Amino acid sequence: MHQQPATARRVTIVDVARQAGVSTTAVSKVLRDAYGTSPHMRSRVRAAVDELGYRPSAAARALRGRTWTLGVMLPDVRNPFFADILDGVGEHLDDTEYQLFMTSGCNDATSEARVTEAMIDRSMDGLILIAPVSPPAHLDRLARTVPTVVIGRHSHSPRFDTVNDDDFTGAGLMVAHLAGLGHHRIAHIEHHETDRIRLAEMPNALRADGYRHAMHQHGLGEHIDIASTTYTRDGGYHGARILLDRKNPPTAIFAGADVVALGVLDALTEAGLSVPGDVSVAGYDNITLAGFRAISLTSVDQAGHRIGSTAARLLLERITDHTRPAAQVKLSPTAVVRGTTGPPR
Amino acid sequence: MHQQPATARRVTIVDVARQAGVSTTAVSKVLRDAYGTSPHMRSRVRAAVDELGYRPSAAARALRGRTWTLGVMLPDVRNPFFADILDGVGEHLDDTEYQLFMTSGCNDATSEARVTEAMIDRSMDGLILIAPVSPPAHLDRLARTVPTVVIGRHSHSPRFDTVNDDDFTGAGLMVAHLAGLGHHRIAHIEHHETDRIRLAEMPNALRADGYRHAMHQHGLGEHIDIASTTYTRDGGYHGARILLDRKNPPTAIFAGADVVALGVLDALTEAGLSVPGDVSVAGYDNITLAGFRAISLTSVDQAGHRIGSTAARLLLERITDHTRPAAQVKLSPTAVVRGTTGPPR
DNA sequence: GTGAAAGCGCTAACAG
DNA sequence: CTGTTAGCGCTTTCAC
Repeated sequence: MHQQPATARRVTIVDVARQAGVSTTAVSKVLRDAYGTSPHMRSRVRAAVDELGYRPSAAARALRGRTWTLGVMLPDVRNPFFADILDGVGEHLDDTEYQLFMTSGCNDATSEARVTEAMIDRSMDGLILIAPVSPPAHLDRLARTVPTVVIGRHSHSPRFDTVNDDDFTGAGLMVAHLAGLGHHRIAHIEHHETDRIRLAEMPNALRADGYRHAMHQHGLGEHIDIASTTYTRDGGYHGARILLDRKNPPTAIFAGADVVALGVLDALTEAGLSVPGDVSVAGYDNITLAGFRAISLTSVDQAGHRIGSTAARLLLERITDHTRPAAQVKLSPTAVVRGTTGPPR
Repeated sequence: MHQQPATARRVTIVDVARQAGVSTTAVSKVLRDAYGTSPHMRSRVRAAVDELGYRPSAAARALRGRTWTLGVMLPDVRNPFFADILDGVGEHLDDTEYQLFMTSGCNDATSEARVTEAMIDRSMDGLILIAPVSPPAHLDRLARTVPTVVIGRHSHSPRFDTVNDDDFTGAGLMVAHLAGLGHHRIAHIEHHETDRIRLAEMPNALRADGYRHAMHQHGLGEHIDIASTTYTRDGGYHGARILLDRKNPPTAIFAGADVVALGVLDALTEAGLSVPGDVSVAGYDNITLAGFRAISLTSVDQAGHRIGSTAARLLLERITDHTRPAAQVKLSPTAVVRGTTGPPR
């Protein structure tokens, strides 16, 4: 903190000790519910703390023990799915002393490294990484330094826990829904991925795999049609343009993410096509927006809230016990059918 | 950070000093570009830092100087307008050593206090508060402790800077647009506010005032019609229901925020009314979503990006010079006309 | 059950 | 220009 012109100096543990007539050691112990404090001492210290409005300095604590600070790395505040995850994390942490801080805007390995370093520099007690793109080796090194939980990445490191939704199954659910409506030409828009390792770990790749697999299962293998763009609104727009330009355009477009589906809707609106009359559209993530009546997007729900609370639970466990073997939690998605999908013409 | 089983102990300033063959003071000085370092020493230290991969501990620094950490308090990650602000803040900070951390989910004075305390406990060098609801006295006390910039609140404290968009004028712009299209029965949905002080400081109140004022100016005083709900999607939905149930329902609804307008669109869709054929709809904030073709919402643009970068600039200035008089920056909004507004039937 | 004392990694006086 | 020294506020042995 910045020193003010000799205004109120911050209350320290020494002040509390003096006020309570005990040692600083005693205060420290009471504050941390440590062993070796008498009820009498506890009450005296508590009273002094309240009276003086004492708050422990996290910075000073950091030099010896923990900071009671957790960091969440968010790729993008704009993706509403991440907000659901945050809700879940926050809810689990509400009853604890931990305080959560997040960063956003990490979209490449370099800025991810910068941010995680910054979190370590600040002695955070644990990290939750949402959909990181860094190479597995980097994540591993990181997790060796600080307890870490990774969300949205199908890794199997012994050093950190992972929480994921089963993207392969989720994509299958949506293909089943569309096929059940009678669609054959069901196209998919995927997030273009070149990195070999990430191809196996990133949800986008698994969704595309799930799509392919399900298409085959429904006897629609010949109709597999994938536009490879990005998981953004623009990516959806361009993906739709590509698909609509086919000789035989699809009757249903399954976008790998809701934001992509929104871009698809933009393109269809522009092309004067009706939804779901001319083309059915489905997304993935079930962002809050998908439920808006004006949009009413059929989507796959990932239970972001549960993902978040699970991650928080695992992180606290790992902070308490470093040696616990790493867990890989996989949650089950569900299809949410709304107004943008219907039978083909 | 949590100590690992005797794995790599973190590199400290002592290690660097030994490696470079100089004192820790020297290292510290070089790192902070302080006065009194020879080129030769600088290069030796820099080399040692790189070789050892040394990173200063923010926790240790905090006990003496600054932490190079700034905090942003965000009421709600889901409001996309805040993302624009964050972009602006982040951009201004990119060239600096400062690292930004944010919290979200502060929707009442109690949780705001909890979060700001947490930031102070962690020795953050400066705070940016976005649309705080705490009483002015609390903000004042806070700003006495740590350099603070408040966004989205028309206060005039000598202790902290404020950055705002001119909400009064913005509301007037939208009324002018709708009146210019030929609308008379232009209704407004406001965020219900009871607190007397906040009535004068909060943007929502100023927007409602601006609406009233502009209606009078356009000779539409008799048509002033306000539904008082909340700045949420639900608030918009219910506000629209209220307005549509009037004997003489409005031909245009000006919502105090884009999220509210989205709820209005929901209600209109449900009621089978066309937009803008039956009813024109306008929002406020120009969130990214408003630009989506599938929505195409007419709105007031607040230049969130500029708000953010201005706030960051002011905060850094204030950290450097505590005595600089507080600034109140007011930016000018613009109307963005899209597809949800048109002439009345 | 309780407290004295050492020290976490860094910065700021102050000598040299 | 450079290094020695004394803390910052807390936790943690380790005596008592």
